[in-house]
Amino acid sequence: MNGGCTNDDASLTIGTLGKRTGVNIETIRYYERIGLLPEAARSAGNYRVYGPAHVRRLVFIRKARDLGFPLEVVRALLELSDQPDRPCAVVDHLVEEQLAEVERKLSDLHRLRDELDRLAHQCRGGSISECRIIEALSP
Amino acid sequence: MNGGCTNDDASLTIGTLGKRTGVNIETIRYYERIGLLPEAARSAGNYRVYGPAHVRRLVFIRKARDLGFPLEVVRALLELSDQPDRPCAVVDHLVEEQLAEVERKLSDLHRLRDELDRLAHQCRGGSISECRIIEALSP
DNA sequence: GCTGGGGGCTGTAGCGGCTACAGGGTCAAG
DNA sequence: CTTGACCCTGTAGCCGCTACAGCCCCCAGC
Repeated sequence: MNGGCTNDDASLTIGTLGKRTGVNIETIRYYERIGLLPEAARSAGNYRVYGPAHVRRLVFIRKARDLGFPLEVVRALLELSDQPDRPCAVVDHLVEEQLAEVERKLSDLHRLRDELDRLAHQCRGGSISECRIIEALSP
Repeated sequence: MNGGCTNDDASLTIGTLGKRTGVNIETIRYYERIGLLPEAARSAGNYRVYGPAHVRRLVFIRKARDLGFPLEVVRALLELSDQPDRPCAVVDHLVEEQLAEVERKLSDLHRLRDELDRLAHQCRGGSISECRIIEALSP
C-alpha cells in the first residue's frame, strides 16, 4: 500500500501522482519521454519520485489538454508560464487560435448533425432495397 | 494525360478514379489494403484498372466518411447495401448511433468553446505574471 | 527466511485513418 | 530515345495515448 506510507508527504510514486492528478500512469511516462514533464528523480529501487513541482506541472498539462490544446501548444504554454515578463498577448493569441479551431469543428459538426438528422428521419421501416439512407449514400 | 485516352470509357486508372471521386490515391490503395475496396484488376503493366462498380463503391465510402462514420461502420453499411432483403432498421440503427456520437461531440465542444471564450476575454494586455489564463491553468 | 501480490521498470507495438516518402517500373508524346 | 507524368510496392510517420511482455522491487504475513 502506498497511502500514508511515503516518508515525505511531498514525494510521490507515479501511481499516487496519477491518482492525484487524474492522469494515467502510462501517459505520465509518455509525457516524460517526449520531454513535456521533466525527468523524475529515482529512488534506490529505480522508482520515479515526484515532488510538488511535478504535481503542479502535470495539473497544468491536464487542464490545458482538457481545453483541447495540442501537446505542442501545451509545451509552449508551459514555457511561457516560466517567463513572467513576456507579454500576456502571446498567451492570448494561443487561446484565440484554439478557440477558432474549436469553432471550426463546431460548425463542421453542426452541418454533420443536420445531415444525419435528415437521414435518420427518412427510415420508413421497410427493407434495405427501399432504404432512403442507403440510397442517399449510393451515387 | 489520361482524360479521353482510356480505351474504354468505363475503365480508369487509379489517378482518374481519385479525381472522379475526390479520394486521394494513397487512400484508395489503403482502402484496398484493408479490404474495404475489392482488389482491382491489373493491366499488362501492372496498373490497377477500375470499372463503374468501383466508382460506385468508392463514392459510397466517401459519402459515408463525410458523414463521419468510422471505417468499420462503413464496411457494415457496404455489406448491408448488398443485402436488399434485410430490414432497413439495421441501417437506421447505425445512423442513430452516429447521430448520438456527433451530438455527444457537439456538446463537448460547446462546453469547450464556452470555457475558452471565458478565458479569452480575461486578457488585459499585461505581462504573463498577471495573466489570468496562465493563472487558470495553474493549480 | 519465504511467498504472494501489488506496485514499478523498460521497450515495443497497436489504435484510426490516413499521408509521405524511397526506389523502382510503365507509358505516351515529342 | 528521352522526358516527364503516372503508376507500383513497401515501409515509416502523424497524434496522443494505451496495452502489452517480461522483468524488478517492496512490504505484509506466516
